[in-house]
Amino acid sequence: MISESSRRRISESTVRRLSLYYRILSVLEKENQATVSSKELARREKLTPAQVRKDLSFFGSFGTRGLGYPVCELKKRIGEILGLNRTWNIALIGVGNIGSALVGYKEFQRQGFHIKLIFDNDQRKIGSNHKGITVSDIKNLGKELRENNIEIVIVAVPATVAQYIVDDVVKAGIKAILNFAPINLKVPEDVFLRNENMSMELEYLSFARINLYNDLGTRIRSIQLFE
Amino acid sequence: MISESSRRRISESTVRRLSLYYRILSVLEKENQATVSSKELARREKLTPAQVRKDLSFFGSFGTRGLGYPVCELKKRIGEILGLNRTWNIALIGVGNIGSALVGYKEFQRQGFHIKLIFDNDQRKIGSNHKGITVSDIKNLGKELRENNIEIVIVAVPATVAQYIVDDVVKAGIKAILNFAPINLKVPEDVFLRNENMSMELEYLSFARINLYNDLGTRIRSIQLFE
DNA sequence: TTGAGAATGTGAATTCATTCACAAAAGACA
DNA sequence: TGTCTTTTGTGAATGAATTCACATTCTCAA
Ligand SMILES: NC(=O)c1ccc[n+]([C@@H]2O[C@H](COP(=O)([O-])OP(=O)(O)OC[C@H]3O[C@@H](n4cnc5c(N)ncnc54)[C@H](O)[C@@H]3O)[C@@H](O)[C@H]2O)c1
Ligand SMILES: NC(=O)c1ccc[n+]([C@@H]2O[C@H](COP(=O)([O-])OP(=O)(O)OC[C@H]3O[C@@H](n4cnc5c(N)ncnc54)[C@H](O)[C@@H]3O)[C@@H](O)[C@H]2O)c1
Repeated sequence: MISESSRRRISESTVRRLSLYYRILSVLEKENQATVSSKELARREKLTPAQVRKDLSFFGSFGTRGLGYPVCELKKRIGEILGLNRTWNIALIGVGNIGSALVGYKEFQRQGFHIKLIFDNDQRKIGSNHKGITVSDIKNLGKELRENNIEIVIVAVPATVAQYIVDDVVKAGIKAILNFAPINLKVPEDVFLRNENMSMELEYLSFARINLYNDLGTRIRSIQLFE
Repeated sequence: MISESSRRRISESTVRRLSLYYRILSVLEKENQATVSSKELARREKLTPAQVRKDLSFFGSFGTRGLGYPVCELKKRIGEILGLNRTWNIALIGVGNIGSALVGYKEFQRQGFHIKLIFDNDQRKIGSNHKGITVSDIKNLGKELRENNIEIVIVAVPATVAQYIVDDVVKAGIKAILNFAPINLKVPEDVFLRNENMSMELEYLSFARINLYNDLGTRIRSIQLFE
């Protein structure tokens, strides 16, 4: 049992790096490499070895001094931490441009993220088949989410209706939502919401491109501006 | 001319928040709100007012004490900083599931991100038309990127070939790349690379879902684990 | 015109994340 | 078995980001 006093906060960046480590360990496992050092992991993700060791140390001691980390075991352990050694039932809401792309993405399936339900409000789409899944009417959202033990919902509807949809999703008891609509959704404290915002990434590139080169086309070391 | 001594580093998080402010200011502009306080901006994005003021203060003093920030002017100013008051010529490589979704996305166009070229290596796709753009043969990549003044490239090809594609993109002189392949691409120091990794977001939700609830289904305040 | 209230802009304080640096542990090999 | 090398695990040190706190400046209403 986890007691209040024995807790340690894990930062978002640490969790994101765990995903990176997991991906590399999968590659190394395929290459039949038995062990890997923090130095090697760091090199592959452009991090410092200390960072790698610190990240892993939050969860225990998995390595052997003088040798490194056992690839398979560490992968398994990180998989457990991230919840990847099980399957998650996922529902997709909105099967338009982006929604259709996600349904066809095999990598999710391989990682244990199973899209089990698809919802839309377009009569032409309801009842049609996408990769073996029949599109449900959004009207039955709550009922079907509960009946199918859905734990994660992906929202891919227009921004204008995203908040209403999310309100219903929350009402159905869902605690984890991945949102593609470029809007700041309001959810209760106990619901995890992640936003996938592609425009923001393009804006970052745009900013970098403008601000990080001087007049000679030479790169400035870091993002810096006038005093 | 920017001198070494008069520089100040802008953090990645600050730039990302500028995108958020920009989006809200666009909404407020439509609602004809003349001014907005840091408190109001903070409330809308779940930040602190101090954070908002500090972010903006890196770029100058745009506000009026006792009143707040002028909505239109601040939006314009942030637009300038992010490079949104101009157009960017973009090329998309790989018009599969995700690539097709991006081509049809009007929001990019509206923000000044114009997809001008599409590349693929599939003979059935080359020459076909997507939203008015004829798909080019990947063989002509370098030549066409240069001839069309492309500044940003979006990579939406399978992970297995992404590195080769990116190598060619870099050779063509492109300095900004948005990558959808779930792989750690190597690019020279002077090239900006952003990764859009949806699996990682799902993994984060998975982690949160597992680690942030105790046995009673009650949320733990923050991500915390055993000592 | 004035005074109360509002909100900015910014150093200082604090909190959080990363890196350093080294003792301790294990392997390799004579 | 002993010594040399490698590499972990982790407190301490550093560095970065956020928040605090308040002097300053402006608005607005009377
Ligand atoms: N297409 C992209 O490349 C892209 C990129 C970034 C973000 N987005 C965002 O993702 C979301 C979806 O984009 P898209 O391009 O797929 O749009 P789309 O219009 O192609 O698809 C939206 C889908 O949602 C359905 N829908 C609409 N209202 C609904 C409701 N009330 N209940 C259930 N379903 C409903 C529509 O029938 C449609 O199938 C948007 O918010 C968009 O801003 C899209
Ligand atoms: N589909 C999704 O929802 C999704 C989600 C996250 C990440 N991704 C990633 O995005 C990338 C694209 O995914 P997708 O589902 O669209 O795949 P896809 O197979 O549907 O599309 C890939 C496209 O790239 C083209 N291509 C292949 N080799 C090429 C080459 N050498 N030069 C030019 N074009 C080439 C193919 O012809 C195809 O049109 C992949 O790396 C995938 O992992 C996809």
